[in-house]
Amino acid sequence: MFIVLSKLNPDPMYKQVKDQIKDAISAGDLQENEKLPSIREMSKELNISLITTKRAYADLEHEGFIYTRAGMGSFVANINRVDLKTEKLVEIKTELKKIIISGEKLNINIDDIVNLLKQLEDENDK
Amino acid sequence: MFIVLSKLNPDPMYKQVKDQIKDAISAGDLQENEKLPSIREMSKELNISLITTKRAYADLEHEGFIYTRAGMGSFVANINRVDLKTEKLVEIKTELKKIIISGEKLNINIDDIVNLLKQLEDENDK
Amino acid sequence: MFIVLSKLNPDPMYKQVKDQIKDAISAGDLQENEKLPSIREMSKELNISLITTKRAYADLEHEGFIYTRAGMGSFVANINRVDLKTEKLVEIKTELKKIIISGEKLNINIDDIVNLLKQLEDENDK
Amino acid sequence: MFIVLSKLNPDPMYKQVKDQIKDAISAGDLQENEKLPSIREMSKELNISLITTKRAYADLEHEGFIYTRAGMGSFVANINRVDLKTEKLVEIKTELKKIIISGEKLNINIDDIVNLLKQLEDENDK
DNA sequence: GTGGTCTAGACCACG
DNA sequence: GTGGTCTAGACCACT
Repeated sequence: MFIVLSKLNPDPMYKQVKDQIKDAISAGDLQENEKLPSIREMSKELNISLITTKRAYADLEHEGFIYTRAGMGSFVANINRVDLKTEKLVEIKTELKKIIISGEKLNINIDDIVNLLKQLEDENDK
Repeated sequence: MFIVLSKLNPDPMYKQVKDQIKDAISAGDLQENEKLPSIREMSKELNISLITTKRAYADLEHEGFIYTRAGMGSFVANINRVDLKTEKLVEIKTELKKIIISGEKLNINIDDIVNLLKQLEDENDK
Repeated sequence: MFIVLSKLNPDPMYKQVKDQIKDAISAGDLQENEKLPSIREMSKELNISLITTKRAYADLEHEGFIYTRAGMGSFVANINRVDLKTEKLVEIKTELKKIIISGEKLNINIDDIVNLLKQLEDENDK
Repeated sequence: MFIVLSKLNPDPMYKQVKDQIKDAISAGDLQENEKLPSIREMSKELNISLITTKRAYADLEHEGFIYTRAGMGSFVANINRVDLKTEKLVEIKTELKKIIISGEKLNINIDDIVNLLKQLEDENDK
């Protein structure tokens, strides 16, 4: 597993760790019941404090992505990937709603936003 | 000018004040060179600390939305509204890029996002 | 608010704090949007580490019982008390199911358990 | 004897082993003075560490369910099954007391709990 | 070795 | 003053 921490990223380190593990699980890069690196290993590898990694793992367990057994380590939980996608779509919709509202005052409408998306699509195709 | 502060909003106080003044200026509710309430008046009206209002005004000045004259108060700056819109579009584009990347791992593509926008458009039309 | 920590209680301290605050909120002893003691105050009062109190407050926020604003403190969230009761009943039902299963092998049936409850009711009436 | 261990079960391994042996004894599946598998056999069969099995057997001996003879192995102790049932009832009563207290603040009374038990009885009859 | 809890102390953003 | 993050270091239960 490749986790990259950046000081430029405004997110706190524990969140960067958490999000990247979450992504790996969501993408299926980590299989169900697969063992994660121990908190100590991960801390060394990322050169961060034990506590920071612990925080990331604890959050992941709380959110149901992993389960942890004292003395054994942490493992990927059984997750319904369909739910993950639906949840993400709801999350994105909320984000989009915020964007629309923030643009309203400047006469930016939904078509303008769709156009930006098309632009991004084209840029990616290059 | 109506500013509404909410403890439930996760944004810090100074940002809520700043954003709402910025919106009022962007929307043209505050005209160029119009005088803003003094920092003291604003603090009293919103029942918040002087420091908080000061921080909001300072940020707005730094971002070029207002200018301040010692002993006279703060005033709406001369702003090119076209620039404002262009800036906002760039900002939105950056946000959209983040959203696209966050959805990629779950096979959410740009069309899915466009669909969400259409949904939001329909919901607004009701 | 009266919080009692006991070393005899096998629950870790942060959980004892969390549960007692949760109870106070559930019971309505703490009103919605009422300010809780700051983490620092609470730590001093209970004579425990700042971190332990922090852990309790963080859990409570995560579970939706309180909301926290940096620089302002922690406040009781808006909670639907009916939901709380329903949730608790589900939780109790799960506990009872475990008890029934644990007693099956020894020919302890549901009537036996109901009898124990009646006993407890009588004892309380004294 | 069938022992099933699950990583998903939050109980530690040694406790899962202990509880299932205890159940088998309580239910009479293991007769008095019957020989248990050796610690080594059990460890291999369950694919767990020797230490974990040792801990389970030690606890069982301490609780009086088995006795161990050096060089000969472990055997089911002579147990008064009536005592077992009485003990279990006391244990359940303690659990019920906790449940009642935990529900009091939300106006959940003993009748509510009895109702839950009736529900569980009906569900089991299906 | 594993994670879980508790501790002390630092720096930062916010009010 | 408030909470948020990161740090180091200890002791415990479990494998």
